[in-house]
Amino acid sequence: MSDRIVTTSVQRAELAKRTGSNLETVRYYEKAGLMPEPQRNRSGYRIYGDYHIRRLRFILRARELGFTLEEVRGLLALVDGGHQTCAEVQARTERHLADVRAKIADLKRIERVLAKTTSACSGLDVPDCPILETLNSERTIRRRAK
Amino acid sequence: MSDRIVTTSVQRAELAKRTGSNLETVRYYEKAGLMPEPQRNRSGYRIYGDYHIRRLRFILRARELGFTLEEVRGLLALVDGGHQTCAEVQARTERHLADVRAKIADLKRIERVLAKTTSACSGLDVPDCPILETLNSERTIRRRAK
DNA sequence: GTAGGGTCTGTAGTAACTACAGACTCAAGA
DNA sequence: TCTTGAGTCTGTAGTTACTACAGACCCTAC
Repeated sequence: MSDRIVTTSVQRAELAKRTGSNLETVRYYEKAGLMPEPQRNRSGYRIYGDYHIRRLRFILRARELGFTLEEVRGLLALVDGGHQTCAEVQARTERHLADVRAKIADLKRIERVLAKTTSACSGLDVPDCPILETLNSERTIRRRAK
Repeated sequence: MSDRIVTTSVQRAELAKRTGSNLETVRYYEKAGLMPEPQRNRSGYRIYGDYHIRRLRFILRARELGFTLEEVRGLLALVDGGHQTCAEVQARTERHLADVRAKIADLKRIERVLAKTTSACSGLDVPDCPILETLNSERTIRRRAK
């Protein structure tokens, strides 16, 4: 009785629902090559099993962590190769972490300028405004080069 | 002699160069309705004066501060109306500042997860990897709802 | 006159989705 | 059985904010 195997068979919308994603995104990832094409039923409907559920979860988690699709593709290639190493995954993740930190630094810069100018703002019904002065001035902020 | 008025007349690429922007972006902003269409010379070349230089600078500064084009459009409408108030500008800027802070919070969340998992990573040539475990797990991170 | 570089307009591509439309499928209800 | 409404399919297009390319025209130095 315990050797009964319960396999999952869900359609696209159900897959999206189970993974907290969007059904169109599922198709998009398939088109992008991140999700392998699943089996189909007689009507041509996609039928997903456990493998696809796991795979999609991986992709979604990585996206949530801010990895680009290309970066996700790289991680998947490591995993798919079957001989990923902790070292390689770590290298990629640290690169990504550095990007995240750079973005934070950028946003903090912006936050500082905004906070400073709004606090200098009288908030009155007057036409003079430090914020507009900032926007009208020569370059005052620095952003990380793209 | 001091009543000599020097007016600026530059073409698109020069305008972009003077403002540190991209000549295609200039056209894009015109198409988007943020930059009024300038005068043209006999050949049909756009000729920009001081007004346009100032206007483009405003837009670029606002973009650097992370305002969306729609938000910039709103700020410009205030300025163009000629009776902007410090109160209204401040309200919009504070809304935007709140967005920036939310983004920072999001990224910090991501940073925390990434830093934690990479530090747990042995960095060795082994197949076990906490980062992949994180990506393979059920939802572990929370993001601000879009 | 020629050549090379600049400007024009229009269109398309990028990244990462998201939505829509017409055609087909499915299942419940009359 | 037929109808209806919802679901799935494929293909295409739209969003945001750019960026690039192509063919046609303009400009200037040689």
